[in-house]
Amino acid sequence: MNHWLMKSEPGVFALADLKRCGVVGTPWDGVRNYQARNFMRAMNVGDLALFYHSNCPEPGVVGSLRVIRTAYPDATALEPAHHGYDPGSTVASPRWDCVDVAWQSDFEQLVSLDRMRAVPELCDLLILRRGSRLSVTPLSAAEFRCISRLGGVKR
DNA sequence: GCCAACGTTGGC
DNA sequence: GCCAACGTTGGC
Repeated sequence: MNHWLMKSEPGVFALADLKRCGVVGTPWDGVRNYQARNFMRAMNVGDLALFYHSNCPEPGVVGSLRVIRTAYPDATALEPAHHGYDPGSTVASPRWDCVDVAWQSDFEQLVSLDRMRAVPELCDLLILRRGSRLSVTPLSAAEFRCISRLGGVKR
């Protein structure tokens, strides 16, 4: 099983919104970055990811989610009316993918950027790299456990 | 709202 | 294939 960190602006789509989707989950669509797309293509059903709130008053990890369907074409790239429309993507040759995800857990407390930066075990975390803007990044099992523990997850 | 960092685009 | 211009991200 692989571990991931996935970013979302809470004003657009928060962890609470994902929770409301229940067990059927929702597509994690709108990703328009090749590297992030390739990471999604590497995901398996059952993979766990940390849910990171970005571009908000308190950026940080707020909980976790689970991959429930592997990568398939992102329909929002094909709809001209949609914000994520990409004329370069077609039904015959789709450029962008999404995976389906479902809520897994709420942390007891948010794990802020500052908190993560202060933990030596997390020094290699991609999200902490200067200028890192990837919305989907891989994570080691140890890093996943470490952040979960900081968030108050028992084990 | 500022701005540094980064990815993409397109002229040459 | 180079690289300047531009758009976006995201912490602050």
